[in-house]
Formats: sequence, C-alpha cells, structure tokens
Amino acid sequence: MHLSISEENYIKAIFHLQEADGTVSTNQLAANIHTKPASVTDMLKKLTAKRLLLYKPYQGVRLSSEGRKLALEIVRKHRLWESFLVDKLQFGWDEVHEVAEELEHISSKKLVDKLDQFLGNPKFDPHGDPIPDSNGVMHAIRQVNLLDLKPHTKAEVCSVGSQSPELLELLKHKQILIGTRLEVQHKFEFDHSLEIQVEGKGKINISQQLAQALFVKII
Amino acid sequence: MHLSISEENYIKAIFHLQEADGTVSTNQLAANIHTKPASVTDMLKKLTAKRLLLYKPYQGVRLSSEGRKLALEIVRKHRLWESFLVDKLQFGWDEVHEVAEELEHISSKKLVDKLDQFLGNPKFDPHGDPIPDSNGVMHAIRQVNLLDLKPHTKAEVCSVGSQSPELLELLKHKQILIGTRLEVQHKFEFDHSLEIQVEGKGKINISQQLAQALFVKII
DNA sequence: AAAAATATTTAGATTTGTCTAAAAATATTT
DNA sequence: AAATATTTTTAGACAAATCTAAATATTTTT
Ligand SMILES: [Mn+2]
Ligand SMILES: [Mn+2]
Ligand SMILES: [Mn+2]
Ligand SMILES: [Mn+2]
Repeated sequence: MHLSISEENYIKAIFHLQEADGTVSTNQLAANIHTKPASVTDMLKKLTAKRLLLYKPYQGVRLSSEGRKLALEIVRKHRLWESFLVDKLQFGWDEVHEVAEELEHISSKKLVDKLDQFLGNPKFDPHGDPIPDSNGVMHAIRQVNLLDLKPHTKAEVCSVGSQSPELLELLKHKQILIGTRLEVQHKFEFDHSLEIQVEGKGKINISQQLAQALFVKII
Repeated sequence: MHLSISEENYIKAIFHLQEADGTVSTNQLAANIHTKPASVTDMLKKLTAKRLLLYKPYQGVRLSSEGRKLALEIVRKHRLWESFLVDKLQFGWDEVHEVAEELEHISSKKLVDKLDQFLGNPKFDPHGDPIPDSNGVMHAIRQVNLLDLKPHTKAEVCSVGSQSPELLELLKHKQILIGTRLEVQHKFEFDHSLEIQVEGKGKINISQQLAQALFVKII
C-alpha cells in the first residue's frame, strides 16, 4: 500500500483526532490539516476506496485496522526522527516538529529500523510521547493532566499537549522541561490557576491554560 | 526560491549531465529522469521562467548561476545523507542511493548543517564523490579513469561512475571497495580488458566496461 | 414540528506534473 | 540540395490535490 504525502498526512491526522472522540468530523479534520471541508470529503472517499477508513457520509470517519497500522508507522517515524534531531543533532525540543513533519514521509522500512537501533530503541520522544515499535505496538504511559493532579503529590512532566511555538516559548521561560519534577501546592478556584513547587527551584504560578497543556506522571 | 521535488530532481539531473557536455539535450534529460521528452520541455519552460536555467528551444539547456547554486545544495544533501546511512546506520554503500534520493529533498537548512557537523564535515561520500560545503564549494579530487591509468602505477579506488545495483553487485563480488589499492599489470588490446594486481589479494581481470566505471587516484 | 443554523457533500474550476500523438525544427544521408 | 531521419516542441488529455460556490443533510433552536 503506497500512500502519497497528502494521504499520509490525512491518515495521521485522523489517528490523532480519533484518540479523543472515537470518530472524526469533516470540519475537525479540515481545521487540523489546514484545508477546506470539500477537500477533506474528496480525500475521505479516496482513502475509503483504499479500505483505510470506515466512513459514512455525514456520520464522520474512523481508521480501519489497516489504516491504524499505517498511522502507527507514520507516528513511529515522526517520533524517531524527533528523537534523532534532539539526541544526536542537538536540536531544541521546540524546533523539531516541523522537520519531522517532512522526515516522517521517507519510506524506507530499513531506514526506520536502523534509526531506531541507532538511537537505542527509545520508548518516548522528546515531548514525552510514546514511540510505537516496529510491530506498531505503542505502550501508553499513565499520564495525568496537571489540572487533575492531586495537591501535594510528586510528579514529573512527561508530555505537552501541543507543539505550538507560543507554548514552548512559555515553558522555556518558566524552565519547565520533560522530566521536571514538581508538586501542586494550591489550586485557586477563582481562575483555576495553580501554585506549583518545582524541585530545585522555587514556587511558581501556572495558569489554567498552561496546566491544561501539561501532562505528568506520578512518581 | 521554493522548489517541488520534481523541480529539484530536474535541477540535479541537469547539473550532473552538464558536467560532461556543458549543455544538456531534452532527450538526454528525459532518459536520465525516466520521463518523456514532452514532459521535459514543459519543465524546462517552467524552470527557465524561474531563472534557474539558460534554455534556448532546440538548442539544449544549462543551469544559470542561481540554478547551479541550488543544484549544489541538493547534491550536498544527497551525499551527506549517504554518508550518514553508511557511517552511522551501517548501510552498505550499495544500498544508500535510493534512500538518499528521497532524503535529499528535506528542506531544513539547519538540519543539513547539523548533520554535516555530526558526521565530522566529511569531504567525500561513500562512493568517493566530493561533498559541497555549506557555501556550495566542492573541491574536485584529481581522479583518473582506470582505463587511463598507466600500468605499474599504484592507485586507490576513489569513486564509481554509476550507482546501478548491477555495478555495485559486481564490485562486491570482486571485493573492490572505495579505498582498495591496486596496480594495472597488463592492458589487452583485443577487448581492452585489464589485468589488475589488487593489494593484499591476487591478480584479477577487469572488463573494459567495468574499468570505465572505476575512478582512482594515484598514490 | 417548523424554522434557522450548521455541517457536509456535490459541481465545476485550477494547478502541477505527467502522458500520447501530431507538428515543426534540426541533423544526417543520399 | 533534396530527401530522410532524428530531435524537440506543441496540442490536447488525464490524474492528484486543492479551491469556491451551490446544494443537501443534519442538528439546534424556537
Ligand atoms: Mn507530514
Ligand atoms: Mn513529538
Ligand atoms: Mn530525488
Ligand atoms: Mn553517492
């Protein structure tokens, strides 16, 4: 099954969007992929004909098992390349997403597996997201949104909810990285902001919007 | 100047073909790029409009200085990725060309320069071809075709004239690599074949066709 | 249960890169 | 210098991926 770069981008977007809702709407997909709904409908028909999607007109779309398998291959490549860029080429973790968006479409299976090996078979990418293995098995880590973390519980930042440059800039400024250890001190009802104790640093305040974008694992 | 993958492939092909003749014909290009002459004419017009080519209908084409600059960037990426695959990922030097054909189109300038640095700024790729630096400067090595090597002169294989799998298979079988040292013992007038003394090995025979595909530097 | 609003699909056009077949230009042979 | 062969360009078609505008289906509000 050979897919074009566009087709791969659609498959990957559906994969990510359906994590949340189970099923993905035409408009959601159009917004995510920066195209118009009419274009999405065309592509959904094409990918359905290739048996990669389960699609009922007007009723949204999901990946077929074949589609899911392909999506996992693309996600695997994306996250391995991100790891390569950060671990080997000294990119910042906030600079790698765009480049990986291109590299994920390189098709050589051998390349991916050799790269995986070269990197020491990493389990998580620089943003803390899990990397599927060569069989498409991806172990989800137990991670909790920072908003849902119980106060006075030690936890470690393990992923971020978006790769927007604005978010990453803010994290850089607050010196919050993947692996940063912290503990919620207070939750403020008024604006849902948090006071956080960062290990080795002082107390800082985090807005609701920022907390929502941070995922931690309890340690 | 943003180019599509197709446009980049044309620019690169013209670069390689004009090394020999100075000017490149429509048919030559069509054969090289596995497309039809009519398609080539269309693309030549488009790239000429972008000021990357010097093209007179019916009279062949050359790269403009702008086109040459872009070609060198693509060649740089191709050869750096080949070096990466061989040096870091343990690919055989006969397996890398196709993958590099895809990787050469990744656009990040930062990626290329970081990769160059990561590899230790190599001057030659696994086939012995010189790698342009980030300013597009490429130092040609003084290399001689094996057919033109004077008998009883020690030399070292430093590049091959094609990356065809058939050629590379033959070289593997004869245990000839980049860096192999050898000396011509006899030249046979009848079929222009050569008897070669390979350092550390015995004498072997090499056909005219094979000798033509091998370039050596005198040591 | 209508009416209104929203979401989705269809229809028709556009761009890019390719093709085949035919026409025109150039090169080679007689 | 014609005639012939070869090369190159033009003309017209097509598939992929996108768009806008219009039609249709679904959902929400009244
Ligand atoms: Mn992508
Ligand atoms: Mn990531
Ligand atoms: Mn290429
Ligand atoms: Mn090479």
